[in-house]
Amino acid sequence: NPHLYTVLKGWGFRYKLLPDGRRQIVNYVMPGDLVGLQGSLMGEMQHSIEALTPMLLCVFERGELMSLYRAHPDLAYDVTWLASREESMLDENLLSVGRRSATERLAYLLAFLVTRARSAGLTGGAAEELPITQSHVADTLGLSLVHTNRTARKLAARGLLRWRDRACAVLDVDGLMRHARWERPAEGVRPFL
Amino acid sequence: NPHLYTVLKGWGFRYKLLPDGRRQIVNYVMPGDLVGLQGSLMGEMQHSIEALTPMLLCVFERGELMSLYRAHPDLAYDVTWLASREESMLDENLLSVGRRSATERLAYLLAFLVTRARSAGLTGGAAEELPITQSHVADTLGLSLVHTNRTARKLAARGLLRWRDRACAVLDVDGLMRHARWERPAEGVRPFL
DNA sequence: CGTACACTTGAGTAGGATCAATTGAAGTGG
DNA sequence: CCACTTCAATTGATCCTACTCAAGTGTACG
Repeated sequence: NPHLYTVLKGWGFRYKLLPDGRRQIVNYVMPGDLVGLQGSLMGEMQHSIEALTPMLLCVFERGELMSLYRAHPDLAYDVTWLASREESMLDENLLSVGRRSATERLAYLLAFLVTRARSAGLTGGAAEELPITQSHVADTLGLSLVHTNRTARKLAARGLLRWRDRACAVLDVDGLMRHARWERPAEGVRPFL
Repeated sequence: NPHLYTVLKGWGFRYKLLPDGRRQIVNYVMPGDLVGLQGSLMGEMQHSIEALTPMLLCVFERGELMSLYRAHPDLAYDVTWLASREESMLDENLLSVGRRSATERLAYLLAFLVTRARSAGLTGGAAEELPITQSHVADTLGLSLVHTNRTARKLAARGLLRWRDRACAVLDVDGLMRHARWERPAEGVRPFL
């Protein structure tokens, strides 16, 4: 439905499907993210969303967006900031899927998710415990489930991660970043709506 | 440099590099597009831009953006609209690179570019003549140059395209869309800044 | 003319896909 | 409480898509 939401609690993901069922997860959503902007602006969303954990959302009425832009230009600016951040995450994911090897891709994805979780305010063990299954990872990286598993096992053998209880425990973020050849950009002041 | 531009004429592309030189083209820019929004909002751009043909740009001063948001909420809305459209194009490209076969990817990319060129106001043969080389295509699709060439030859043999003069002539857009299993979403009213 | 770049083609290889089967944990219903 | 199903993770074996290496052609340009 064409509403705009702010995520207050929980994890989810955005994905697209091909007619024959192939699925591509394009990004994850977590607290502080804006969901449904495309639908609000352009009439219909070109992707679907699914929850990974129970989520708590704050609803904006679809029509309110224009009046918010008139009444609160600084909030409008923040909305655009968040859209722009989403764009740069997608750029990074595209680089990963297009040009990194399977191992690098997995390492990048996990480091990326932990970094985002921390910046979303999750602290301690909560940020390093990702509520995703290997099929989510496969459909994010553009790999088969089997190969994703083998790749994960390799990184697990090196002590970088551990899979248990349909969640992934990230043990060494810096190690993963090195594997992925990822230089995390410094995130400036980040608006929370 | 951290300015904001509107493209008036010409084609270009946005790309990212890995430390060892691997390149991923994340999207193309053409007339009517906004360039440099990330830099204006978040301080630094996480990608580079290169021109494919001579380009004519209209410059916005970087600091003006906030005052534009205060003075012209409807323009601010249009800026967000364009950012949101960029996001949905990136989603689509990610689906393509992650889940389509080489042939499907190439077919999708060409159909996508022609569709965009038309919606940017290029008419007649100009829209079907794409000013890109096969290495651009390779770095967009996440394929090697050699395999891109072989894939292109296959589609050329079926009469869907023709390569000449470091440009690609698209002969049958509908055929390409069918090959790619791409259902082009209807684009609503589109703002030009 | 010589160099550079875009495109092309052949041959051999490898990274990842597919097919198939097993284990274990978590419901679910009788 | 136990058969039955389902779903996540795992592993082996085989196949194929796409990569790498290598060489050759044509065109543009200094």
